[in-house]
Amino acid sequence: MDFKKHIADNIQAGDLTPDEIYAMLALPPNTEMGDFALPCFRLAKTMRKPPVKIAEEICAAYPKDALVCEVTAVNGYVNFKIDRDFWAKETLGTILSAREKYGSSDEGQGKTVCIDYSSVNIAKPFHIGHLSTTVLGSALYKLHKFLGYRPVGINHLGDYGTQFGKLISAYKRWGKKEDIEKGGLRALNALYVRFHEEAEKDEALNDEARAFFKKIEDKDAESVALFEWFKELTLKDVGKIYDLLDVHFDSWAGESFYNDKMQPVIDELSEKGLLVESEGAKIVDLEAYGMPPCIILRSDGASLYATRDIAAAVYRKKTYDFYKCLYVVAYQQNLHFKQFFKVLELMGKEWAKDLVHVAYGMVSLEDGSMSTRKGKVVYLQDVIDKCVDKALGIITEKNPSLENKEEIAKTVGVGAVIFGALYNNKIKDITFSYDKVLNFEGETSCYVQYTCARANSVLAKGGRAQSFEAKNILPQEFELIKQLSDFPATLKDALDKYEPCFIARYAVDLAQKYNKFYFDCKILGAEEGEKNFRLALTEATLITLKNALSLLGIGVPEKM
RNA sequence: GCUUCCGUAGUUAAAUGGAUAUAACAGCCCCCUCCUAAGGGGCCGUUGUGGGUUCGAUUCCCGCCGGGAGUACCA
Repeated sequence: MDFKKHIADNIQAGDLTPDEIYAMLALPPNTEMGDFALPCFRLAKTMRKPPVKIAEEICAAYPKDALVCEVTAVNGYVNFKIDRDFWAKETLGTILSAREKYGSSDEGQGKTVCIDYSSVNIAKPFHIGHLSTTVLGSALYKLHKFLGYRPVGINHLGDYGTQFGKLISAYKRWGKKEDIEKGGLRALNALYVRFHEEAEKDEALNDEARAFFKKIEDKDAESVALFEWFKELTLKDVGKIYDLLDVHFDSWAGESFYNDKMQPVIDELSEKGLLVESEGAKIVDLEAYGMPPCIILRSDGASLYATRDIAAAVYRKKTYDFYKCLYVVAYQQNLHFKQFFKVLELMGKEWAKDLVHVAYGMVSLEDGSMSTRKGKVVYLQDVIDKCVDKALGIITEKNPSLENKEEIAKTVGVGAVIFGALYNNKIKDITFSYDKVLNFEGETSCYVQYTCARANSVLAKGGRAQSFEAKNILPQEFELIKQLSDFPATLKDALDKYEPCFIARYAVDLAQKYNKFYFDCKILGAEEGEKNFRLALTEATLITLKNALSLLGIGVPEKM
C-alpha cells in the first residue's frame, strides 16, 4: 500500500491539498530519522511562521494510528515512521501472492506504444554500436508490457540506399557465393570495405554502384535477388543475437516499406503551403523555430530520411493509433528528430506531441570511433563469446561439480553484456573495453545472479515458509523490506523517464541489502518463527530480483 | 560562429531543489570449525570555474574553461 498517500491524507498544512503534500513528501537521509519526511521551509511564506514552528505544529496535530507509529519534528522537517512489523507483513504478503507479477500494473491499459529500436542495416554484422538501442528498446518494450501497455516493437530495417548498389558492385567484382555462404555477413562486410578502398582510387566505381542501386529500384531480377539474399543472411545472423539477448519485434517494416508512402506526405505538405523551394531542393523552413530547414526532396528529386520518417510516423499513427511512439536512437540524431517532429506539428498532426526521441550516448573504442567502412569494429558475437567463455572458466574453477555448466555460463555471460549496456544513464557515452564487460564483480548482473543463487540455495534447504509472522524485525531486515516495497515505484519511474538503468540499479541495491542481511542474520539456524520470516524474506527477494532482471532480458540460474 | 548535451574520489558512475554527496572498480588491510568467499567488513579519496535565484544548489539561470554531438540535399 501507499504509505506516502496515507500520511499526506492526514496532514493539515495551510491550504495545501493532499496531492500537493504528497508531492512534497521526501525521504530522510537515513532510516533512524524516519521513513518519510515533510520539509516545511516552503510553507513559511504562506503560513507566515518559522519552519521549525510549522513542523512542530504539524507534528503535534498528526493523528497517530496503527500505521504511523512515530512522528517527530526536527529542524523544520516532520519525520514519519511507519510501523515496521506492519510494513514487513504487508510487503511480503503482496510479493508472495503476486510472485512473477510483483511490480506489474494496469496503468497502461488500452494504450498502445510503438517502440522503434535496434533497426539494423542489411548486410552489416551486429556490432557493439547496435547494442544500446537494442537492449534499451527491448527493456522499454518489456517494461511497458509489464505495466499494462500494448507495446509494438518495430525494427525499422536499413534496407534502402546506395550502399546496396555498392555491395552488389563489390560482390559481382570480387565476391564468391561459397565464401559468403561460409563467411556470412563478415565476408560480405569485407567486400564493402574493399569497395571503399578501391573507390578511392577509381571514381567510376561509385557510378557503377549508383547504377546497381537503380536496378534494384527498377526491380531488375538479378539485383533484387542478390539484395534479397543479403537480407536473408542478415536476418539469420541478427536473429541469433536477438535470441541470445531475448529481444523480439512485432514489425520488421524497414525503410523500403515506405517507398510508396512518401508521395501523399509530399502532396500534403505542398497543399498546406509548407513546402518551399530553396537552392533547388524542396524544404520546410524551420527558421522561426531556430532550426535549419528540413529537406524533403533533394534537388535531383530524391527523397531523404526525413521524408521517410515522416511517412513512417503517419503510417504508424494510422495503423496502431499509438498513445506514444518512441524512437530509441543515439543523440547524434537529435536535430533530425526535432526537425521532423516539428514538421508533423506544422502539418497539424496533434499527435506529433506523442513522438518521443529516446536519445542515448555513443559508443566508441579506446582508440577512437568505430567505422564499418574501414572495418574498425568490435562484433557483438565476439564480445558475447568472450563473456560466456570467461563465465565458464570461473564456474569450472569455483563449482566444478555443477551440472549444465554451459547453459549457466551463457546466462551469466550474456547477462554481463546486457547489464553493462543498461547500468548507467542512457545519455552517457560509453568507451568500450573488454576489461569492463569482463569484470564480474561489484555492480554487475553476475553479482545479482549470484545473490539469487544464494537465495535459491537457502530455500532449497529450508523450504518455503508456509506462513510467517513479522515481530520486532531487525534493521537489516527492515532495510530489505523497504527496498522490496519500492520496486513498483521504481518501475513507474523507469518508464516515465525511459531509463531502464533505474531497474538495473535497483537490482544491485536490493542484492546488496540481501547480502548484508544474509551475512548478519542466520536464516536456517534461527528459531522457528524467525526462520519462517527470514525464509519468506529470502523468497520475496528472489522473486523481486528475478522480475527486475527479466525486465532487462537477463535470466537467473538456479545455481552457479 | 551558432545550437545542444556532458563535466562529481585515481577510474567508471549514483543522487524528485533538502538534513552528514552515495556506490563500484583499482590500491592497502581484515573475515570461511558458520545457510554458495562470484560474499561481508575496514582504510584511502570527490561536486571544473566565477556570479545569480533560494531558507537551502551536484541539481535551476547567466558567463567562462574543458570535452562530445549536430549544423541543407548520407542515415
